[in-house]
Amino acid sequence: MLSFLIMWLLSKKPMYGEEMAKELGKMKGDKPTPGTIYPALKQLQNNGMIASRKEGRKVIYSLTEAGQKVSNEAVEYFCAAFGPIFKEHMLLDPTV
Amino acid sequence: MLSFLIMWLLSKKPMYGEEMAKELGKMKGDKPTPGTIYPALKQLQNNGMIASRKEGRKVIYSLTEAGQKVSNEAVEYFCAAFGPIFKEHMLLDPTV
DNA sequence: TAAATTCTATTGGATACCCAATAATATAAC
DNA sequence: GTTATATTATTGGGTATCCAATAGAATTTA
Repeated sequence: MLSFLIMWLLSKKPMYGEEMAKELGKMKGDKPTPGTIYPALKQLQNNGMIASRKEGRKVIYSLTEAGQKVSNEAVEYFCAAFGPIFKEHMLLDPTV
Repeated sequence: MLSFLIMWLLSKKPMYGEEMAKELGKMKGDKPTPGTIYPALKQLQNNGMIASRKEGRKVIYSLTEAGQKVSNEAVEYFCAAFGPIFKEHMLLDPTV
């Protein structure tokens, strides 16, 4: 799940670790700690889903081409599986 | 996650275990096994989220009032957290 | 330049999650 | 009534997930 969210964030724009953590904090209401985010980034990089470049003290991560593909597929699956929940909620409360 | 989905299903109508498993299989593309579904149902019942009544060889589960409340809150949270993913996807592909 | 801040990173372990294997029970079919 | 089928259920364990604690490195601030 965390990896999925990271890849989704990176599909919008390259980001550094802290930036992603803050963004996830805003989304989920709970900011992941370094012990959560960095192992996830490492694993994604080992799997060839993301790449990184240093810029000052920041490490900027971005999706690889393979990562972009996998991310798109994951979003597809996610929306197919859980779309009904979201749609129903929108019908009941269109302000969302 | 599984508990969340079970409660969401039950918020629509009471169901028996196999029925939920099949429904989840349709949603997620992977039908949970008895070793998955029944411990989850047991825990939800222990927590007072669902109740059960026997009907022939089936055991029909339904949300308690507390469960209904928790389920609504969980849907609220879920949509707040992941809504952006759905929305974006719907914009890109309105056929979903 | 020394101190404070920000960002990155690792490790170990606790917990949650889910399945394979197995079995019991109730209904249906023959 | 015996066999087949559908449903419920338990157990143990493997794996994934995530965090607390800790620390290193780069930048900024005083």
